[in-house]
Amino acid sequence: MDMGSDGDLPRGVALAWGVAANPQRGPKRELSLEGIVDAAVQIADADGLGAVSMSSVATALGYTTMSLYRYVSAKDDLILLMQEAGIGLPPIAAGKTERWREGLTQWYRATLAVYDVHPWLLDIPVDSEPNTPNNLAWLDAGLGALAQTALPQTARVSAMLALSGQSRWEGQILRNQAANVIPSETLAELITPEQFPFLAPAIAAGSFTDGESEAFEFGLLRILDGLEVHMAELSAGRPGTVAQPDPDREFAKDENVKKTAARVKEAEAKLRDARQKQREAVTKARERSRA
Amino acid sequence: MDMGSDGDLPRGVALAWGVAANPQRGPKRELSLEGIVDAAVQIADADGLGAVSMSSVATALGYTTMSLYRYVSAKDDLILLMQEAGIGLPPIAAGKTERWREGLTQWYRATLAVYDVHPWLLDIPVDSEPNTPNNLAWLDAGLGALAQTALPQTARVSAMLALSGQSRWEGQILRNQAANVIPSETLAELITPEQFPFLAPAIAAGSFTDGESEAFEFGLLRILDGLEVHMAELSAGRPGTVAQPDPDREFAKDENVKKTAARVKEAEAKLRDARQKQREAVTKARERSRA
DNA sequence: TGTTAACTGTGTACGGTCTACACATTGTTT
DNA sequence: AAACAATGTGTAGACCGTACACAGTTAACA
Repeated sequence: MDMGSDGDLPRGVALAWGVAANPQRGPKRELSLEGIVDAAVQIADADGLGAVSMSSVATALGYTTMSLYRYVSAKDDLILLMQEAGIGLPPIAAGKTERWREGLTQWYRATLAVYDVHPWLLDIPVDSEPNTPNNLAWLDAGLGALAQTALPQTARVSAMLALSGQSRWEGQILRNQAANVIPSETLAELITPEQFPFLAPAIAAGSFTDGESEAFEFGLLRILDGLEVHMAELSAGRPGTVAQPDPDREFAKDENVKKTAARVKEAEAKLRDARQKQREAVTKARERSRA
Repeated sequence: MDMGSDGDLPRGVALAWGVAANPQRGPKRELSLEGIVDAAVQIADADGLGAVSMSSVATALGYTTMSLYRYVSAKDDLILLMQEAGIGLPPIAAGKTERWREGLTQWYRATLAVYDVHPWLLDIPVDSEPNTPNNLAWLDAGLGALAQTALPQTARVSAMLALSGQSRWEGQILRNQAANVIPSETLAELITPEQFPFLAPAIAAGSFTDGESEAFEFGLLRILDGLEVHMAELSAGRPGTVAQPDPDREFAKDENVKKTAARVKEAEAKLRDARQKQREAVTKARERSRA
């Protein structure tokens, strides 16, 4: 099989689109990409993404490790295809709707449902905007819910981006609810009101540990509210955002970020050097006292 | 060194709090936790988290791989400490402020700056709420910006949770801007208006590829707007959210998610079995025709 | 003041990861 | 029939994290 990047597409992506040169010459293939991905997904469902190795997948299929490389050029390809298979297609419901809040909420719920079925999806790092059919279908579905709103195209995409991030975040945190075993009393001892003036009262009020799920519900509602007022302002022909941040102060995005990044970097370097010197001093003192 | 979990804290977390039984008996220690973490951070800064191995860190320090295990009980501990060191303390600015929007915006910018300095932070999976001093300090700083608002404690924590997720998301996506090399023409060919009725026009409008950074700015502003209207409603003594979603429909969170999850799971199993059977049929047909 | 016991850094070894490459075999094309 | 491409396999190499035994160093206890 060609396996070289098809046109301009990275190999894995090309496979996901089903755009891949199929060979004619050699022996009939005994395996199939579909079957391999299915097997890998089942392993991940059962024992997590960490249990998915070229060897474990091959063994599950009754073939040798290296045989997989005739179908997939690297493990990363397999992971990409697993992601695409795992995310699947969004529930058909989508379509245009006048009730965009309901549409987006259900879109959001649906993503959570998928993360519930395939938690390992959250272990796959996102390394670009969606490029593959199913992922784009989810985006499309979300945009559908916004199709009848006053938002311009760009804003719709941005809104879906924000929502995607939020649902992924919720999925990640909720998944590890159980793993978070530090007893709140212990934590309360460490979190003194002097060191954490604003956090300590929050913990005292019990607002930290309980109600994870409701916390995310709050976030979702805020985003939806934010979209709603924004739409209202747009419809009213007004500029755009409630309480536009003051442009005079050092507030503009990129400069601010770059500037503080530089400051952080410098401060860290200074600290690190100081620590380094102290360590060296200690070592020398020890050596001297030994001689 | 004891290295056993100190009290109820996982070892790594105990180390981060500086709560760790220090040994008295044996030879003086030549290395230090600080030094090890510093070295690891520098490697990650230079070549990414993937370049951080027990061996690479030890070599950088001029010691053997196994020596590190006298300071850290597993690589995961080291990663946790790297995270804590990398995130550092939030800029002092924080504190109470009447201008919560500005406070949160700067908090958000500051996190992005940190991700800019230590992109590898985004490669470390989040597997619990923050437990370590620096991470809690960031939370505390964020809560400080909300201290003079009408939000109850729980809502403040929830708001910070949402904001944290969003900044992490932005950091992750922006970092890989460069890696996303699929030419938009190629993508445009694949994304047909029939298959992607809502996405296709968005791409045609150029709303997909350009302006990543502004897209996230939009998201941030929506969250802030959402918080603002929520505060306003609270101050006005009204219930809570603009256009509360209809509770009659199948809309409540957990049931809905669980239900669709079950549906997804079933549908997938069915599909998978069908594919499996077809594959077997093909194989058998081949064998028969061969005999 | 020995003696004991704890702790140090080191070296070896094991099981695991991904994948490059040579190999005989199978099937199509010429 | 010959040429050639594609298949699945086996070997081997370069890494990874870490369990464990070892000799040497230091403090605490008899």
